[in-house]
Amino acid sequence: VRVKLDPDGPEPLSQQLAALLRSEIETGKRRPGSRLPSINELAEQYGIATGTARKALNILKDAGLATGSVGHGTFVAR
Amino acid sequence: VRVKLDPDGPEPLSQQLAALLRSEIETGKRRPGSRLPSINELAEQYGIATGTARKALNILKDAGLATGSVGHGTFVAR
DNA sequence: GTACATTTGTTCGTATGTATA
DNA sequence: GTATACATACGAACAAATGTA
Repeated sequence: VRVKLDPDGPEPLSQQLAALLRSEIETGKRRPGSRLPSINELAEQYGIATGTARKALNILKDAGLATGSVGHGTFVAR
Repeated sequence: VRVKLDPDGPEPLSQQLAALLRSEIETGKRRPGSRLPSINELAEQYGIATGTARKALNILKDAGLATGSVGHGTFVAR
């Protein structure tokens, strides 16, 4: 697994992941309406706790970039 | 928001909050078996860190006045 | 129609590191 | 030096909604 998050970096892991996903959204790599990886998927892919992955998604939601749906997933805002 | 905790007071914030909740329990304002505010709610309401709110609840638990349950909440002892 | 797995949301429990008084 | 407080991270249990078999 490529290292994309730095546990020893100055920024919290949750913010790092949120910034990473944000850039993927803003560069069009992730389209409006598309589903983001689930919390468990993010946690596994990046080797972080589910709580940390959830926090990253919350940052995107708070920024209006994503919306969550129980039982469905988290989606890039349209 | 009314100021109920004094950061500059002689007593630690955790003890102040515990004493406040304790008085609410002992005066019957909070009934046995009822749910106390979550740690996050307490932290937000009183402008304190979650760790501090947790410590306050721990004081109540240690005193036998409350019991915690993961995924449910913290409840006034019956 | 019913059971099962997946997923988000909420909650408590624990640990670690930093800063401050 | 010790205790308090804050922030972050990890772990687990529970609930509710969704989709699928």
